[in-house]
Amino acid sequence: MLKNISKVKKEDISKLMVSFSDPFRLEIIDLMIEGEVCVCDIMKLTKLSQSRISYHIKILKEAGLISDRQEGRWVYYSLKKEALFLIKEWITSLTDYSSNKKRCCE
Amino acid sequence: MLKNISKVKKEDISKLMVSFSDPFRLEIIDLMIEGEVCVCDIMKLTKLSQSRISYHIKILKEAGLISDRQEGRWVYYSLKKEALFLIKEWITSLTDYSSNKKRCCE
DNA sequence: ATTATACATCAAAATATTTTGATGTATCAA
DNA sequence: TTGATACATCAAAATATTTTGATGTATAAT
Repeated sequence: MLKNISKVKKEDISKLMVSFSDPFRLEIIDLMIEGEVCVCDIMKLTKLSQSRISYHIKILKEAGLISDRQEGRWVYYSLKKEALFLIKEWITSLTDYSSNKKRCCE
Repeated sequence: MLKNISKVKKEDISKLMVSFSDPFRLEIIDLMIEGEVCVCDIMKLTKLSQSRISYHIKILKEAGLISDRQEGRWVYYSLKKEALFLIKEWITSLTDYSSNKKRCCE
C-alpha cells in the first residue's frame, strides 16, 4: 500500500492536492511559474477580487505549496520547488508500484 | 504559462486533482495500487458504507482516474496508468519550467 | 419464482468551501 | 500627519461537496 511505498504523508499529499483542485488556484499557480507574483499582479491578470485572491493564497500557503517574501508594501509569492518535488515523488511512487493484477488470476 | 508548456488541459488536471483531495479517496486509491478491487473489498478494508464508497468511486471514474470491469455481480475497479502518467507529465512540466526569478531583479 | 448479493442512484440532511463586502494593519509618499 | 496603497482578516451569504438511509437494478444461487 501507498503508506508503505512512499515516505510522503497522506495528509500532506491531500492538502497539496487540494491546492490544485480549484481552477482559480490553478490559474494563480500558473502565474507563479514565471517567478514571483504579488496579489496585485494576480488581480491585474485574473480579474479576481483582492480578498478572493488572498483567500486562495492562504490555502496554497497552508498547504506548503508557496512561500512569501515581503518587500515594502508588497508581498511576493512563489512556488516552493520542494513541494513540487514532493508531489512528483508521490505520483512517481504511484506509477511505479501500481499493479495491473486482475482479480480473476490471483 | 502552464497553459503553454503542457499539453494537458487545465480542466482535466483540476478534475484529477479533486480525486486526490479527499482523504477517503486517497485511501481507496491506495487499495487500488495492488490491483483491482471491488466495492466489497473497500468496504471490508475501510469500514466506509457502500453508498459512500460508490459516491467516491463515481468521482474517481468521472475524473478518468480509474476504470471498471464487471464480472458477474462484481465490479472491479483499477487505476488507469494513462491518467497517472498525465499527472506525472503535468507536475513534471511544473517543476521543469517553474522559475526562481525574483521581482527585484527583472 | 424467490431470495440474496453487489452495486448504483436518489433525495434530504449535514458539512465544508468559496465568495462578498467591510474593516483592519502596515508601509510609504506627500 | 494625512492619505493612498497593498494586503490580511472577518462575518455573513452563497454555493458545493459529502454523508446517510432508502430504494432500484442486475446477477446469481436455491
